[in-house]
Amino acid sequence: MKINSEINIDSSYQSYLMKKKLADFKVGVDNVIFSVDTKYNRLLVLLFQRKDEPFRDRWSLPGTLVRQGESLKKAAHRILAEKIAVKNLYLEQLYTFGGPGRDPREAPESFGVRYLSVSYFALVRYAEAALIARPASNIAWHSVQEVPSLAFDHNQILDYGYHRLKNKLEYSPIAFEVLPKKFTLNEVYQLYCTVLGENFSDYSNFRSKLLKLGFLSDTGEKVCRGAGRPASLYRFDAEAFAPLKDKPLVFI
Amino acid sequence: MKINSEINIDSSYQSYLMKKKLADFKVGVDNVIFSVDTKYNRLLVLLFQRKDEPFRDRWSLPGTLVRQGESLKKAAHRILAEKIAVKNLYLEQLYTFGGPGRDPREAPESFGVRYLSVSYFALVRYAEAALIARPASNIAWHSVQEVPSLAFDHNQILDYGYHRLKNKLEYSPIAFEVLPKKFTLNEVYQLYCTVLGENFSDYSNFRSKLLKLGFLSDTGEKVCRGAGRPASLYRFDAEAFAPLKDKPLVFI
DNA sequence: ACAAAAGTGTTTTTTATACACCCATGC
DNA sequence: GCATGGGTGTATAAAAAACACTTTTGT
Repeated sequence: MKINSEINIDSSYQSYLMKKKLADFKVGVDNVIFSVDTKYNRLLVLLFQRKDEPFRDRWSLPGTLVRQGESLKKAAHRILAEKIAVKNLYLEQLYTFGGPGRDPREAPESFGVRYLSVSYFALVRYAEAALIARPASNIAWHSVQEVPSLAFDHNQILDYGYHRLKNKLEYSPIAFEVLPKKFTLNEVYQLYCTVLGENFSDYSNFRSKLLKLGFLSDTGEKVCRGAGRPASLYRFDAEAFAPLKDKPLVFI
Repeated sequence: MKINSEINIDSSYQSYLMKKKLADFKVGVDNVIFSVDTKYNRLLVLLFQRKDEPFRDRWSLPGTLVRQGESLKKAAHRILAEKIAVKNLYLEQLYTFGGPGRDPREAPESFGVRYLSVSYFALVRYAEAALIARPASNIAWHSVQEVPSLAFDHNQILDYGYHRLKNKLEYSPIAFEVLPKKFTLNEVYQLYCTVLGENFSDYSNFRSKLLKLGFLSDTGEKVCRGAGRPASLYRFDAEAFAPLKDKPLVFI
């Protein structure tokens, strides 16, 4: 962690006093939680409706302030667990927004406590994500295509998270952390289509490319989805993927 | 910014009191400042030798604590400007390290002020980067291949920055922010070789790929580097690049 | 003339794209 | 039987990789 370099650079106490005062911070964590509704092919983001000023009644990203002894990641997990119950998820740090004046309660002239936001990006399995409805609370999935105007700079954070989601999907196997243990190739394809748009690739080409990578293994089991030929169930083979890690893979 | 969601979720003051206390933070900015010595084909990182405990005499990334009214980016620029004088640079946020216990002065049991580090990643033009030698200060370029054991978790931050540098070089035109206004294609190639390693691409293929992208224009000027045919000087054409922005470009 | 560095072109291999077509099931 | 979704193969185009060759300078 960065230490008091003021002192490091110039250890005279006098010149230290001449320097400007350090800012005091509270650190918040805001989560951009995505999910894919494979039934209706919608990309969803979890939003929370504020109860208090500022931005009363506005929707915002679910967030919390970091507690004593709590790591950033732990805080991200805590707020996530407060809103939804989910077993499988992918979570990574997104970006840190920390300029003065992000929070309207912090007047431009006042140099009191500043609120810094470390944003996290998560992808959860829709089918198993049960919303935790609390009394007097309001939490809901919103289609990413039609999000309202959010509190603070949360629209900006959401955009950045959406951008990251698309990138991650193309370059790393996060889809398989959110799909069921056993899945059909068409389910993978639907997920990619929903996030990246219809025209990202032809299904049969997507298929062969994905299989050629060699980390999906056919379980032999078949599953019928209404009419049509039964589909094979595949599973993600972590061992076969291991050597590919850190390599510039492209999945589409 | 994330607001006191404790209050949002459950506005009863009583249950608020039952929640754990919030952590108080000082926020530091640590810079991973890279430079390429094209003469000796070395990738360099700027390090600062600590004067005080903890980690006295150890090398560390140059950093500072954020002051009142100062944005994170501004703090990153300030510490950079304190160590080197440079006109052209590329700077972007890297990652935020904020777990408890990063700083040895913060005992695991003590829940006092916590030090959070927002790291920034910079690439500067070596030839024009003049180190600012201060009395009783120690600042120097180190080859990335042979960095010593750094203070705090700075080796980890450096690794992450190096990783980002390699990615950025492949996917965005940051090299041209650090090359002189007019440059030869071989200079670009040398820079890429130094950062990515010798075997990333054949020179003539690199050449044609880069030129085919269409945002380098031949100034017509020639320059002689000792023996051999004179090389053309090219310049980066920002207008020609503009439409390519936000597209998945590959430069190698 | 010849070495050295710049720059061009050609051949081979691999990968991407766009389809056409066969397979297995429900109705 | 035929519509529906699953799965395979092929023909073409484009891009990557390897490398041979020409051009222009200094010595």
